[in-house]
Amino acid sequence: MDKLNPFQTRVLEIVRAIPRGNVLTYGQVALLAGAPRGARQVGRILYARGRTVPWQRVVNRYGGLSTYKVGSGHEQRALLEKEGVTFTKDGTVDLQKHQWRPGAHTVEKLRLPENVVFEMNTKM
DNA sequence: ATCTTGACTTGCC
DNA sequence: CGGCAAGCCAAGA
Repeated sequence: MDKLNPFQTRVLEIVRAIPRGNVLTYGQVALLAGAPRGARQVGRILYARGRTVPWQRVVNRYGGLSTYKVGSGHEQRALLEKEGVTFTKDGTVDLQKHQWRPGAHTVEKLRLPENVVFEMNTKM
């Protein structure tokens, strides 16, 4: 088994906590994992170790699927639609509607930074 | 060690 | 949110 550093473990743990039908952006996962500029790293981690988590629930800042670049865009969209996520005509996810807002219980259980969660929940 | 890449973001048109 | 330049930072060559 290849060893995962704390950040990688944290990222996978957070992605695993995203409920069906919800999504998070790479930047938000990075923020929740404690790395404000780690969005890119999140993408790389999912590319390498994503098989073990619901990787389809992570999209880019605009609700778009960055995975088209590596050929799994179609698959990601199918998986998301299968769990109820709807796409707009421009092929993006409506973040307003599907972005995950972690509840208090999850915040405590995963020890998520409250300030970050607060921003996520107050962002209309 | 240096250079290039890229499942990203933000700032500026 | 379309297009582009500039940050960002770890992995691969």
